[in-house]
Amino acid sequence: MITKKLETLIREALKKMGIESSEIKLERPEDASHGDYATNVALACAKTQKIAPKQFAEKLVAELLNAPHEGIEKIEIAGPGFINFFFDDAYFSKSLEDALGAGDKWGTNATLKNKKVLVEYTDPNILKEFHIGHLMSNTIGESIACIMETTGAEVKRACYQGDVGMHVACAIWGIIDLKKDGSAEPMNSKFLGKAYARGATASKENENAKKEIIEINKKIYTRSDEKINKLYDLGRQVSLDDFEGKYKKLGMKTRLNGKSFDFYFFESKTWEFGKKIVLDNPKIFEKSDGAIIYKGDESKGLHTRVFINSEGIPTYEAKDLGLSKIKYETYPYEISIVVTANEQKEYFRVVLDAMAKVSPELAKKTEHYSHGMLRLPTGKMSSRTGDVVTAEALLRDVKGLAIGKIKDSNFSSEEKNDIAEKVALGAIKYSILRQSSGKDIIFDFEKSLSFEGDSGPYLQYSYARARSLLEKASGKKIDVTNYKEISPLHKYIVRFPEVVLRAGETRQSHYITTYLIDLAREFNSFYGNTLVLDGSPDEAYKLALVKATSQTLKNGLELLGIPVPERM
RNA sequence: GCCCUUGUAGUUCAAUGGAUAGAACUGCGGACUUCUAAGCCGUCAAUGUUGGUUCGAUUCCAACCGGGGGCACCA
Repeated sequence: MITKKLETLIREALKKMGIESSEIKLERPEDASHGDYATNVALACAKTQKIAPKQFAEKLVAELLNAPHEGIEKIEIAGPGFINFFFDDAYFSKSLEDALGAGDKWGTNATLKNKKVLVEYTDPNILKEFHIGHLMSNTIGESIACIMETTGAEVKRACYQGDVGMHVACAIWGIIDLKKDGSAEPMNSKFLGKAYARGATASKENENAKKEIIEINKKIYTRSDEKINKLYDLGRQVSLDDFEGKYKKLGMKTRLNGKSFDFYFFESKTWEFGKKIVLDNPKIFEKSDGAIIYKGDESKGLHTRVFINSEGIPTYEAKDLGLSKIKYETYPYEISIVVTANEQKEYFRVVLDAMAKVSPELAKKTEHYSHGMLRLPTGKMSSRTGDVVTAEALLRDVKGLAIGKIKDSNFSSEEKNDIAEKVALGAIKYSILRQSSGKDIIFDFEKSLSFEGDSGPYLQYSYARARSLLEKASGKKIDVTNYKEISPLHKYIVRFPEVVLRAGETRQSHYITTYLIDLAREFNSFYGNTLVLDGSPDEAYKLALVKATSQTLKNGLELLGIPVPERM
């Protein structure tokens, strides 16, 4: 990639001047008159060299021009001492050719070639609603997984599900209680959500119920009660099947195992491993008030957490230790990424700290990626009170809006439905992925979802527009060199690989969304101000731009997990 | 109380310590009866407060003010 080349070029030049520079910073100037790339090394080095930045820059530029510098047309010094690089036309033609030649591979790199990467995300708990929080985790995790694939890594997707624990016991209690009332319904996800809410509320408000739920919890772990086993097994299966349907709806691809994730891990499997790890390490985990805890180092801002409760049941903490072990045995990864909402951030720091003592090699490979939460204007959602927006309801409502936007009567109702589904997913996923991680999204249905401007549908529309144009031009010649001058759109297209690279290194999807929206704007501006099919000499060049734009938009949208309709 | 996180136009978001803080929505104003108007062009409008570090701070540090999250047997 050109950045690496430039970096070495500068590093070598500095070396000749007797300077070892650890970091060469290159940036894309916003203003085109500042070149295609700029560096501030002159400003950074000037002080230690005790020389004015501009003078230093002049010396450096002379040195740079001495070395072979293919692809660079000119180098300028500007402002307080920036060095601006301008690429030559040959470079741009070549890059555009690369884009067209690479097709679906356009934008990829080899930074993690053949490395094994595991990404865990979504993590819904059985017997509870699949709400917009899970949708957020799924959207972000899926995008990170796709982005990691561009690095050449072998990526596997994992979903970790809480199929034992107090929440499950609450739901089972709720089912039994609803049956007593005579208000039992067929076992489906909606009924299970209701049952959970019933049990969770009872455990908070009613001491007796709480005791019963604790008993049920134990019985689930030990599988000692036939009646409860039956309810549990049925509920669990209904829940899991229901989730699988949701993943499909969210646009996840089918993996080799015929499902949406490569691996499914369950708390009912991790707890034994976790418990063993804790009990085997009495020096790390200590007894306190009948429970076994891990004392976090307060000077590092860590707090103390219970790993095995006084009933002898491992908590989520211990299970997570067990999970890391099972994961590694299943798939010996170089990098393990866990995606959760940031309410688990502090929790994870403690678990990772404990893991660093138990199995340091795994802790080193584990990254916790925490994202903000999807919040309602009214505040936090609660499945206990039933104050949740399910992913399904949201998708349905947004799809309804999207259908209303389709004007073209050329589409059959089947096509309309398909387009609306894709646009709805585009709108929702984009609104989640457009911002840098960590911040909450206040989810106001009216305001958060846009079909115009800075939105997913804008990207999809731009793509469909480009495709339509290419269809009209089918059979016509495409040529990357026959231009009057290099267009800004051209310069923008060829940046794609470095954006993908950065997104991969930082595991941040929003670099992709930001880039794509700028690209689409550049394209629409071009489209609005230029007639492409005009029979002029540079028509072939303009078509090359349209084709490269459509390829870039497509590849980019796929990294976001956003469907790419051919027409809309 | 302690820890983490966050504060940018009226609103929702950008900005690897750099050059004139960039978009979208909203408002206001345009063009086009030519390849998809979910589009294009123009315009109004912002870095919570006070200090510090730096040639240069939205970005780093400190304090304060406001939002969110976490802090022992939930996940």
